[in-house]
Amino acid sequence: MSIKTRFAPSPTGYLHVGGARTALFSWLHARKHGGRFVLRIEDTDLERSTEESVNAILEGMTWLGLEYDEGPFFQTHRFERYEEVIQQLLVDGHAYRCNCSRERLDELREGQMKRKEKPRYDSRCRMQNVNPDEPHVIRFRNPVEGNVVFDDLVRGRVAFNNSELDDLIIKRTDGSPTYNLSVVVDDLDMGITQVIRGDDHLNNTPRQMNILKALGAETPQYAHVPMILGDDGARLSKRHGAVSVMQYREQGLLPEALLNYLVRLGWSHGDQEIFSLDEMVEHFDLSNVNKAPSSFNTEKLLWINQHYIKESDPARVAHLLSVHMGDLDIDPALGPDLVEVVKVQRERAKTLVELAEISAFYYKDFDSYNEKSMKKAFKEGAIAPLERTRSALTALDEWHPEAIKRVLDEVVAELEIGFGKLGMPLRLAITGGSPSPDLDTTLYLVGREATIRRIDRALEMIRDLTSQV
RNA sequence: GUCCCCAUCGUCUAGAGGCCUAGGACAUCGCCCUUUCACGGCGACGACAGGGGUUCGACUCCCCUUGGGGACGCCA
Repeated sequence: MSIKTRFAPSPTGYLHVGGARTALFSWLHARKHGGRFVLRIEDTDLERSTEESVNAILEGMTWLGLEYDEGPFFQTHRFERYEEVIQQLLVDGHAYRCNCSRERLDELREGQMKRKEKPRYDSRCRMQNVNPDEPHVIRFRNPVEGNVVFDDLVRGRVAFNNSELDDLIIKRTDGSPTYNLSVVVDDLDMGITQVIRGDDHLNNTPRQMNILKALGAETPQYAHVPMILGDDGARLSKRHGAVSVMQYREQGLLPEALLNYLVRLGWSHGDQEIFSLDEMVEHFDLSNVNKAPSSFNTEKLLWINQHYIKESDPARVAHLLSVHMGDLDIDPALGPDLVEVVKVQRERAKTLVELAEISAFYYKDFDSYNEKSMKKAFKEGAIAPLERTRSALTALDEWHPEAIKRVLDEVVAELEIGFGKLGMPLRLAITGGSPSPDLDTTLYLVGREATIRRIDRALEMIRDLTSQV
């Protein structure tokens, strides 16, 4: 039988990192085994599902490059089919109508909690004949005895006692099917072979298997992956900063970096840290997925991101970077080739946002100098070297890094000073204090006109500062 | 509360009974490189939750305790 996996988010919010990792694992499992990957939107909760969330999820999947072979399917489009199955269960005696009021259920739960029992439905309507014309829900008749055992692909053997399970609602008063019913029907109809999902669904599994059994169907294999916790070890929530996948794009993360970080969270292949997509597909195996939850660590994510900024094709990085340059009101077309700038700046930034910030000076004059550097570099002694450099650069025939380097070396030699005496003030004059590469490369990319202009501006500033004292 | 699950450095993890004086990565701290900032190189710090078994031998197997997470909805 060929492999088929699915990712089945409910559209009640954006795509978060936990969901993204579950999707990644499912996607990898399908790809590794030459199977198919399905995207299914679980929108049976009409109250909370929004189209906005659907779009956010699709957008996130696209950005990450987790393309699906089938779907997106929407459960709201399949209500007829669910109804068919519910009727079938009813006819076969695997389900029954229940007219217990919400008030009665609340009271029941309260009493049980008080008596320190596990809250559950007491099966009051199980043997009753509820009139189909009055308001009612439909419950699944869960087996009373025996147990449900299955071999979870990451957990190993898991067993539940049927006596712990109650008769769950499969159809609401308003006629809509509930999660546990629709999931079972969909996974069955779509031929899902491995259900890979979050740990929080482990408890639902025996119920779903019982429904499947009542339908006379085979059960798929299950793989429950542990949750991802926040930086502080508590459950990941909106409070823990950027948990939305799209927020990471805004912050200048590369999708391959997030994917790489996520795949190593709860899974490993020896000591390897960096995985290309192909390597992930080659090595990924559910049996190597950890059982314990893991904490999300932004520092490491940023390290991986820096790695990919450094190693990826500069043209691609430049392309992605241009958006962030635009956010700074910079049009990269109006200055040095952005690809060249990326090549010389990329090991200095952890995100594209940072890369844009430290590269802004190539395209526009900065507002102010770095305070600390200014105190150190803008002293009386800097005036002569800067003036000398200014005139030498003005007279330079060709604007090349090699020629610029020669000029700087000559000035230093003539004045018999260390390189720092010229280097520090000159760098500050040109960059304002931004991280930058060799001075000759920096000046070359900034261009002669801006270089001269900025030296003049610096000289003015230094004279200002020194006369005050 | 009841049921289920989990447990190696601060964090992600390697470890399938002797290969472990517990390895790697991020972070942190040194040193080197250095025209700033980085990159890079070298090094330091740092963990088997506790207690019982099993075994010639336990990080590895079993039990208990503790701690953490999840489920207990006419949410998914």
